[in-house]
Amino acid sequence: MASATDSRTNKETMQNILFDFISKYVSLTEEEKNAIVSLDIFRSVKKGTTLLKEGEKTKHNYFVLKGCIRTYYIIEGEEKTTAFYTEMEGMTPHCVKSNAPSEYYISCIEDTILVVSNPDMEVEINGKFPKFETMCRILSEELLDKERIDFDKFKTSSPEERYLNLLQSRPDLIQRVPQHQLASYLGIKPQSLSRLRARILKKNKS
Amino acid sequence: MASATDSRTNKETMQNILFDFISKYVSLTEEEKNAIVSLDIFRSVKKGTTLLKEGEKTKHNYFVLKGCIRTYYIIEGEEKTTAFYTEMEGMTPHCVKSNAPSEYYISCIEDTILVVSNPDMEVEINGKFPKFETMCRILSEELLDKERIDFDKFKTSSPEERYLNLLQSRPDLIQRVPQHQLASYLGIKPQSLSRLRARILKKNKS
DNA sequence: TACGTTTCTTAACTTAAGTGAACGTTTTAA
DNA sequence: TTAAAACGTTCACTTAAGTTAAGAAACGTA
Repeated sequence: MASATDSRTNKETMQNILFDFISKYVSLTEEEKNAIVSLDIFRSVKKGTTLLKEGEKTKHNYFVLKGCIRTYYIIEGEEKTTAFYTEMEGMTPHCVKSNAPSEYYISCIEDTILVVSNPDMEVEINGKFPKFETMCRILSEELLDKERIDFDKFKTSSPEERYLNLLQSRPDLIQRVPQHQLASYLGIKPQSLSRLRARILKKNKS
Repeated sequence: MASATDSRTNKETMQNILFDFISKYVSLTEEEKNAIVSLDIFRSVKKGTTLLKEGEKTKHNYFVLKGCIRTYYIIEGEEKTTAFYTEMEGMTPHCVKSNAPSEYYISCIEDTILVVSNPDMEVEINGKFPKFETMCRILSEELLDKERIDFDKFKTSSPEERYLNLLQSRPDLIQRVPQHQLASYLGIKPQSLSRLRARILKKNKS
C-alpha cells in the first residue's frame, strides 16, 4: 500500500529522472528546477486510460517517464497502431498546433507516469529561461532526424525485415506490447505477423 | 545568356523568396536581413549534381528555393529513393549531427537553387538574433509533426492507396520525378508501380 | 543524326500478404 | 466464479507484390 511518504519519494524519483534527461541538453540551476517543479506536471495514469480520442482536441504534450503510451487510428472499424512511446520519449499530438480535431487516439498500454505540459507553460518557461527553448530546438531537431531515418528504414524493408529490425532495435516492445498492435505498427495484419514469426522460427531450426 | 544584371536580379528574387518564407515565422529588420545576405548562402546547382555520397560527411543544411533534391540509399546495388524535397522544404543530413559517414546520397533531380548553411552560421545568427532560434524550433516542431503524420499514413495504407494519396497531396511530384524513383518512395518496385497504375486505369474505364 | 543508355511497360511465374473462418487460450468484467 | 470478450494461431483461398526477362520508347551525347 502506498503511504504519503512513498508517494513523495516516488515523485522525487520522477523529478530526478526528468532532470537527468534534461541535463543531457542543458544544465539547470536550482531556481530553474524549482520553476519546473512548481508547474505540477507529473501525472500517474492507469493502464488502459485513453488520453485523447478521435474528434477531440487537447493542448497537452506528453513525455513518458515510465510506462508506455500508443497512438492509433480506427480505420473502417479496425485499430491501426502507428507509434509507441516509452521511457524518455515524448510527443505532441497533432491537434495541439493544428487546432483541428484529432484523427487518432492516444492511450496507455501500461501503468504510466507522464510529464504533461502545455504551450502556455512552454511560453512561460522559455520566456524566463532561454536555454529551455534551445533544448526544445535541439530535441525536436534530433527527433526529426530520427523519425526520417526510421521512415527511410521502413520504406526500404519488407515486413519480415521490419520485424527482425525491431527485434534488434527495440526488443522490449515485442515483450510489452500485444501482437495485434505490433502488427499494424509493422504495417501488416496480425495473421501475417503470426505467419511471419512461424516462418522465421522454421528457418532458424533448419 | 545570363548577364551580370540578370544574375543579380535572380539573386534578389531568391532572397525575397527566402525572406517571404521566414516572414511566416518571424519578422526581420533590415539589419537582420543584411546579416543573412552577408553569409552568402545561395547556391545554384545543376540537374544531376550529387551533393552528398554514401560514406562522406558534410556539415551543410539544404533548403530548396527552387527545384528538387532527393535522398536515396544504394542497397544491394539498387537505388532506394526515400525522400524528395521541393520548393520551401529543407533538410539536414543525418551526418551533420551524428558526425558519422552518411548512409545515403543526396542529389538534384532538377536545376536547383538552394540555401546552403552550416551549424557555425546558425550559432552565429542565433547568438545575434534569438528570434532566429525560435523560428528554427517552431520549424522543426512543425516538420516533426508532419513527418509523423506522413509516416502514420504510410503505415496504414496499401501501395495503391499510397499512390492515389500522393496523386492528391503532391501531384507535381508525379510529373517531375522518374517513375522508378517514385516507386521506391512508395515502398515498392518500379514494375509494381507500372502494374498498379495500369490496374487503376482499368478500374476507371469500367 | 545515330548510338548506347536509361526508363517504362508487359508478361509469366514465385512468394508473401490479405481475407474469412475456426479454434483454443487468456483476459476482463459482471 | 463464470460467461463473454479479446487475443493469438492456423488453414485454405485470394490478391497483390517480388522476380526475371524481354522489348519498346525516351533521352543524352558524341
